[in-house]
Amino acid sequence: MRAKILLVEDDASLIELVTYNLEKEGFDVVRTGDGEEALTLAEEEKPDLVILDWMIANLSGIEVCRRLRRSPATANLPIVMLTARGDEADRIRGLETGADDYMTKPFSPRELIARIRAVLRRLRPALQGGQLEFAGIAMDTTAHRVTRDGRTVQLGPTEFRLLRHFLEHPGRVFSREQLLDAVWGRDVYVEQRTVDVHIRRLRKAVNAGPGGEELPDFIRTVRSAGYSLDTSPEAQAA
Amino acid sequence: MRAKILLVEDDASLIELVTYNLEKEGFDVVRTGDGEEALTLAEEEKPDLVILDWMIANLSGIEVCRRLRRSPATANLPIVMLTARGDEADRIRGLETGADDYMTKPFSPRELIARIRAVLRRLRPALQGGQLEFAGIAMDTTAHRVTRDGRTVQLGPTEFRLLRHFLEHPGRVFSREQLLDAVWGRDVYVEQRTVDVHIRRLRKAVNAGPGGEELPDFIRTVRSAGYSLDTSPEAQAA
DNA sequence: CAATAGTGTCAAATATTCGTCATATGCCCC
DNA sequence: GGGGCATATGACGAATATTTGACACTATTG
Repeated sequence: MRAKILLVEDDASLIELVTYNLEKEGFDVVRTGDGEEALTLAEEEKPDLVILDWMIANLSGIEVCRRLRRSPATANLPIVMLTARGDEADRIRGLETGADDYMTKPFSPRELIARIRAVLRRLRPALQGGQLEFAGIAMDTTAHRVTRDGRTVQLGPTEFRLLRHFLEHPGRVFSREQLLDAVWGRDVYVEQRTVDVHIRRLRKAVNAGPGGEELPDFIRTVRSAGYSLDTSPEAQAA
Repeated sequence: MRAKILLVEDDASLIELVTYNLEKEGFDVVRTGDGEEALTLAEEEKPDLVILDWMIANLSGIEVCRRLRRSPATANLPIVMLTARGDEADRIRGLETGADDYMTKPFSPRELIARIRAVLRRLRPALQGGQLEFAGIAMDTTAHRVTRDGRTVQLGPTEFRLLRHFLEHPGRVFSREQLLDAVWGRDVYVEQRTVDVHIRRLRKAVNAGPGGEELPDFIRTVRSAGYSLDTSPEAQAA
């Protein structure tokens, strides 16, 4: 998932510099140089983070920051302030108004990126780790939650571990023995056929559509070898 | 609730300066100048944040940072790096290793405080004496008051801390062991099953409707894993 | 110091999940 | 088309995990 960044800045050369670097790093960038418009865009575009210059048209950066914090829709939006005003008093004021970080011009684009990543690492674990995804099947390992096409899927503990193992190694084929080692543990003794049963339970839970019908299967049975996470032939053909 | 800060620094005058300022601002301060000891203290003292100098004895700050991030017990601990090394490359390396912020000496104590507050505001909202809220359940941490849909809820001390911990980390699943560490304290010995009992008491208190009927549950039981603050599946369907 | 609220433990009652088996179904090759 | 083998499925008792009510004990409060 690409993170979307709202850049609020009115210096054309800075816009270009920052945008270039952000996009190179895989961020989507939305821009404005206007304070009022920044507030609108923050609501409508739902960015993952705002880079906010102090000196912009219509509303000062600090005022934009204050209003973003006050509105419930954006109260949690991470903000990095960016400005030529290097006074200690200004930096402190920016941070106390609710900015998550504060950089003084001139700054290094690479450091800006590093700071943005540090903030996002905190705020959006989803953009970092803990999140696994394959063909519409998403797993949040910290919340222990699995969804298919947005709908929550109910899984038992073993099915959960089984699915996690597949999601961590998409496409790879595992024998029953390998699955028992990886999912059940090296020292437990259970029948190899037990794996089949859990595969079935996993399929049943994840392939159940909203109206009770079947969604395309996502586990490929590899005859005489094992199973793998894979898009079904029909899905591939489509 | 006072926040506890672990200060890892070996310059005596800096220790004094920073400690003085932190304590003036109402933080508890634990100090060491040794990298190995820092790791131990981070586990045992359970600080809310670490200030980490790059140049310290036994282990470099960056290595301490890396190890803190790698250990599950401290992986989420906020870190502010602090150092004389002002190179852009060093700053970036610090941030990419997992530091949440990075300040270069000489620095202003007031700015350090402001940055610490900015990080804590994000990570531990309750330390700011603010308002925590999730799905109609609101907690005023300073007034020690909890409401559900506006009606006051009566909670015992333990249930209060338990709920606060959940509200600080919405959605995340905690094992009984993690909850005991975080809510009871690392050094107390109580049965893991005790957690269940307090979860029940918390549910009972918070899910009680005005007419004595049950409101939708807000704690999800994750079988074989623990509990998490979460909207119930039925509530999500609606 | 008595009254009351809060804690931790236990065990019984429930609820959910697990592993296995028997049987059905499918696939491959002759 | 029919073995011969491999996987899929439904059922079920056993095993695990969680919920709940009770109770003894410890702080806290007035």
